[in-house]
Amino acid sequence: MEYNFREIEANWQKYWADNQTFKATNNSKKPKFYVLDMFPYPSGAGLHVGHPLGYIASDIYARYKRHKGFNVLHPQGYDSFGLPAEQYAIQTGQHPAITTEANIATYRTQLDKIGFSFDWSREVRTSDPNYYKWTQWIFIQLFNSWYNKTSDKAEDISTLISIFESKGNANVKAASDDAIAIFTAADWKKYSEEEKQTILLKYRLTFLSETEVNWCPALGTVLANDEIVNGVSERGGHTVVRKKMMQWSMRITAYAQRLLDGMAKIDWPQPLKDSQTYWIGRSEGAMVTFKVMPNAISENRAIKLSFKEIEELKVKRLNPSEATALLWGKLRKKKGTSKFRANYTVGNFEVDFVCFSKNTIVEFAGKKDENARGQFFEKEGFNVVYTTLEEVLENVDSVVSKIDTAIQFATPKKVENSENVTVEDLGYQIEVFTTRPDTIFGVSFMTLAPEHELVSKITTPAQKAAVEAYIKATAKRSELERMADVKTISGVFTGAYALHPFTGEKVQIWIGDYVLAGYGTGAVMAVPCGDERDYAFANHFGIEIINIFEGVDISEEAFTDKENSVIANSDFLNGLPYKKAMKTVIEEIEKRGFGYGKINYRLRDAVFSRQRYWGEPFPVYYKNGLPQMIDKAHLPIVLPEVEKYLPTEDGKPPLGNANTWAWDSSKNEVVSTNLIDNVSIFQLELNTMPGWAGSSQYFNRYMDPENTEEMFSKEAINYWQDVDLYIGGSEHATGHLLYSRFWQKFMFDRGFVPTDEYAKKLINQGMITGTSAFVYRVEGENKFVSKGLMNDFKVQPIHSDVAFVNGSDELDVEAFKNWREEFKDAEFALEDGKYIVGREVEKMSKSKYNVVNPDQICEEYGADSLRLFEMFLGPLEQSKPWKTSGISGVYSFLKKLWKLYIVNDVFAVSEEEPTNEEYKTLHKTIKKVEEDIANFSFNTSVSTFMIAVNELTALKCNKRKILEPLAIIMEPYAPHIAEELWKNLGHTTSISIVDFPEFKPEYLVESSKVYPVSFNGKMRFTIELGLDLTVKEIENIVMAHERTQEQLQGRTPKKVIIVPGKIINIVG
RNA sequence: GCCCCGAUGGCGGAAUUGGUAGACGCGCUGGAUUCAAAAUCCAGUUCUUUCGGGAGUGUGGGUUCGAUUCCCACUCGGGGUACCA
Repeated sequence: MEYNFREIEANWQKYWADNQTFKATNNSKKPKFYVLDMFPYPSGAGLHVGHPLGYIASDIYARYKRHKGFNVLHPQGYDSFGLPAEQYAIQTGQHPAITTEANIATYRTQLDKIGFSFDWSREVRTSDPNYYKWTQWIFIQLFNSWYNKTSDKAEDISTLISIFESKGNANVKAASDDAIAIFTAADWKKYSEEEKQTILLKYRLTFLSETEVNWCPALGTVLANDEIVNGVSERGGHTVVRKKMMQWSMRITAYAQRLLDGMAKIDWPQPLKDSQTYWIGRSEGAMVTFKVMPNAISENRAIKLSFKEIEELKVKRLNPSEATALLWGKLRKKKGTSKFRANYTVGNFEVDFVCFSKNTIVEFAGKKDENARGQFFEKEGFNVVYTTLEEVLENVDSVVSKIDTAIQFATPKKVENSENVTVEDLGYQIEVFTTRPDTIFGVSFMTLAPEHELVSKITTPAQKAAVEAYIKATAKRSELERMADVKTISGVFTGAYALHPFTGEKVQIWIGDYVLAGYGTGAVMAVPCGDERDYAFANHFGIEIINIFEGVDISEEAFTDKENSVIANSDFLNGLPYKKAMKTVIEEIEKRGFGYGKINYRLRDAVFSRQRYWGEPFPVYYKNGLPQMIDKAHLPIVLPEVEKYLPTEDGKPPLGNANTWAWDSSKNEVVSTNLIDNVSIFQLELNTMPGWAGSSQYFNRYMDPENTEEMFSKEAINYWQDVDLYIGGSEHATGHLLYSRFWQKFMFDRGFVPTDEYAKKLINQGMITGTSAFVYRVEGENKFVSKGLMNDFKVQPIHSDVAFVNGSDELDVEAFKNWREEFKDAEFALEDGKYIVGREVEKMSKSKYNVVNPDQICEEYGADSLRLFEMFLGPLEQSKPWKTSGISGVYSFLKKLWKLYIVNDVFAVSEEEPTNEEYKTLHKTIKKVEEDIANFSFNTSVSTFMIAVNELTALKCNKRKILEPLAIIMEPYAPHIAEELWKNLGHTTSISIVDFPEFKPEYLVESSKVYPVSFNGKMRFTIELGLDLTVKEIENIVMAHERTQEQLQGRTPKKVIIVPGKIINIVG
C-alpha cells in the first residue's frame, strides 16, 4: 500500500466540499473563533508559492481551534476591484468583470488544491454589486455623520443641525474644514437650503474639497501616498505630479488620536504599530501668532496673489453662481481706481468682490457681519456693501448703483508707524506651529512656504522681483527634483519683518521651499540654534544665530537634543529644562493671548475619489453643484457599461463615457445621460472609490454575507464580534490596516459594531523570495561556462528558468537548449561533467524565471507536502528563500508517517498497550506542537513531527493508542493524509472536529538527567545523575569524577555552581 | 537622515525564562539494496588538530560562575519613511 497522495487529496477535497465540512454556523454552544486572511487581489498571473504561506498558517490555526472545541469562522474572498484589470481592459477592450471572473476561477482552483478549510459559502467579492451595495451604504453613513470633539465620537448630522438651530456654530467643537465662518442660530435659520448644505459639507466625515492630489497623467488617475513609490506610481512606475482637483475625502484626521490610543489594546506586531504611529505623526507643541510689522508699502493694495491662491480662486471664477456672474459682468468693466477684483482675499478672509484703491468690499451676506470677519474689515477701515444673491438676480443695476455710491465716498486708510512714515497696516499675522515653543527666545527669523498666502502681500517693492522669481522657480520644480535635492539651501528675504511676541524685536520674514505649505500652517518660526535646517539656513544667508541653551556650543552645529537642554538667555524661561520650559512657555503664551498649546498630526485626510472605471461607483448625484445621497432602498448603484475605459476627451473620468449614468430622482433609477434636465434628472458622480474602500469592512460582511437587508445582522455581529486572528502582509501597514481601523471606529461610534478594534491579534507573514539561477554567457560568443570557470572569461550572467536546475545547482543542459531558439546551438563548458549555475535570492517574478507555482508542487509532491514545506522553511514572519529541492525532506517524512500504519503491505494497527517510551514520544510531541501553535512557530512543529515519526519508526511502534492521537495532531498541518489515516483506523466521519489529544505530563517525568559538566563555562563532559540527589551529593560525585580531576590538574576550584536539573559549572 | 527588522555550518534554520550551540531538513561523502535507475535503508558531515585537544553564533567592548540570548559602540544586509517645524 503506497502513499498515493494524488488520490487521497482529490478524494478528501471532494469530501469536504460535498459535506460542507467547514461551514460555520452563526449560532453554536461552542465558543467562537474568527480566523481571517487578507483576501487576495485576483491577478492574472495566478498564485505563486509565496501567496499561500499566510493562508497555510491561518488554516493550521483554524483547524487546530476546531479540534479544541471552537466554532471557527474561516472565510475567504476576493478584493476584486483594482487597477491591473482596468489596465488590461484598456489594452484589450475586455471588460474587467470578465477578466476578473476568469482570474478568480484560476485562484479558486489553485486554492482548492491546497486543501484549505475555508467556508466558501461565505465568499465575498468587492466588485460584486451585492457586496459593494454595502460599501456604498457605509459611504452614505459617513456622509451623514460629523465628528463631535466634545463627545469624542462620530454622531449623526442631525445632532449638528439641531445645535446650529439652537446656538449657531460658535461653540461647536468638531473635526471640520478650516476657517468656517461663525454664524448664529438666527443666521442659520435665514440661510437657504443650498447655503446650509454647503456649510454642512464642511463638517461631514466624507466631504468634497478642492485638494492638491497626486495626479498620474499616464494612468489618468489620482494616487494615494501609499500608491506612490519613489515619486512614481507603484503600478507601472509612471510620473506623478501635484494637481488640484475636486475630490471626495475621508476625515480620518478626526480619528488620529483614537487610532493611536487603540493600538494599546491590540496585539499587533510592534514594527507595524510603529509605522502607523509614525504615519499618524503626533507632535505636541504650540500655535504662536507673530504680527507682521507695518510696511512702508505705498503701492496700491491690488497685490498679486500667490500661485496657490490663483489656482484656488480660478476654479471659483470659472464656476460662478448665476448671481455672481451677473454682478461681475457689471463690476469687471470698472477700470483705474475703481477696479474691482472677484473672489479675493483680504487679511485672512475671502471676499466676493473688493476694490482696494477705494477700500470697498462687496459681500453676498445680506447684512452686516458682527463677528471676527466684520470686525476685521471695520478695523481696517473697509467700507462693506452688503447685498444678497436674490437682490442681484432681481435688480442688478440697483446693486451696482449702491456700490458706486459707496466707492464715491471712500478714501484709503493711512496709519502712522513708529518711524513716522506713512504706511498701510493691513493687520497681517503669521501663525506658526512649533514643537519647541520653549526655544521661542531663539527665534531670529521666520520662513514661509513659497505658496503661503501672505507672501505676495507682505513682500516689499524692493524684494518683489526676487520673491516672484523664487516662487516661479519653486513651482517649476517637480516633486521628484525637490525630493532628490534636499541639501541645497534656498530662500529669499521678503523685506518684511514680524514682531517677536515676547521681545518685540524685529524678525526677518523669509520664504524657503524647505517649509511645506501642506503641513502645519505653512510657516515656521526659525530657531537656528535648535534646529538643523534653521541653522543651515541662517548660516547660509548670514542671519543671526541666538544661543538660548545653557552650556552648549553652537558654533558648529545646532543643538537638537531637547531632552538634555536647559534654556538660557530667555527671560522667564532661564534655567528651566525642556519639559518645564515647555509647560511654562505655553501657559505664558496662552495668558498673553497670542497662541495656545496644540497637538498636531501629520496624518492627512484621505482622498477617496479615483478617476477610474473598475471601482465602486458613488451613490451620489449632483443638484446645483451640491452632492445628494441616493437612498439606501435604491442601492446598489451598479457600475455602468462604457465603451472606453479611458478618461473622456475633455478630461472627465472614464464614467464620463457612460451613456446611462444619470439619476432620475422621481423614479429613483439610473437613466440615460441625455435626459439630464437638472430638475428631476441629474448627473451621477463620475469618480469611483479607491481600492481600500472595499477592504475596510469586508471582515464584518463575512459574518452575514447573504443578508440583503443589512450589511450584517445584529445577531451575527454580536455573535462573532471581531477577528481573533488576522494574518497578512506588512505592506498594508499604512494603507488597508489604518483605513479599516478608521472605518471600524466609525461603525462603532454609530452603533453598528460592538468593538472599535476589529482584529485582536495580527501576524504579518514574511515574503517568500525566489532563488534565481544564472548561467554565464561568454561575451560576444554563444558559449556558456559553468560557474566555477566564469573567472577565466568575460561573462554576462543570464537568468535561467529555475525549472531546469536540480538541488545540486546542476543545469539540465538539454532542457535549457530547448528553452529558446537562440540557445539551441550554444556551447557549454562544464566542470566535472556538470554545468553548475550561480544562485541568487531575488523577489519572485516572471522576468527572473524564478516563479514556482503551488499547482506544480501539489502535482509532484502533494498538498500536504506543500503545506508542511512552506511551514518548515522558517519562522512565519521572516522572509525566506524558496528552493524546491528541499521539499523531498517533508515528502519522505509523510511516506514514513504512512508506513507506521502499514504492516506487511496492509493497513493495520495493533491494540496492544504502548510502552512508556512510546507514550513519552507522543506526549512530548503533543506538548511541543501545542506550544508551537500558540507561538505561531509552525516551522518547529514540523521538526517535532519528524522527530516523533523517526522515534516511533525506530521503536517499530504500530499501536492504535499512539497512532490515532498522532493523526489528530498532524491534521492541522497535513489534513489529507490525516483524514485518510483516520478513515483507515476505522472511523466514518471527518477527523477535523475530533478532540485534540490531551497532554499528560506524567509521561514526561524523568528520574535522571544527563548533566553537562562545564569548566569556566565550557562544557567538557556529561554525567548522568539522579534527579533526587541533593546539591551536596551532586557536588561530591562530580568532584570525585576522574574527568573532573583531569580537567583541574590538581587545582582546587574556587567555586562549584550546581543548578539541579540544568548544569554543573566548576570555576577554577 | 530617521524608524523598524535581521546577521548562527555549503544552504533553510533550531536552541521558549541567560545553562550541553548547530535540533530538524536540504545538499554533500561513503556504504547497502538493484542488471541499472528511481525509491529505500545505514554511517558520516561547524572549523581546526600533532587526535590529547583547541577555536567558534557579523565586529569590538561590558555585565555574569556561565552570553546566540542582557547592556554599550560599530559594520553589513533587508524593509518602511522622508525638508513634518
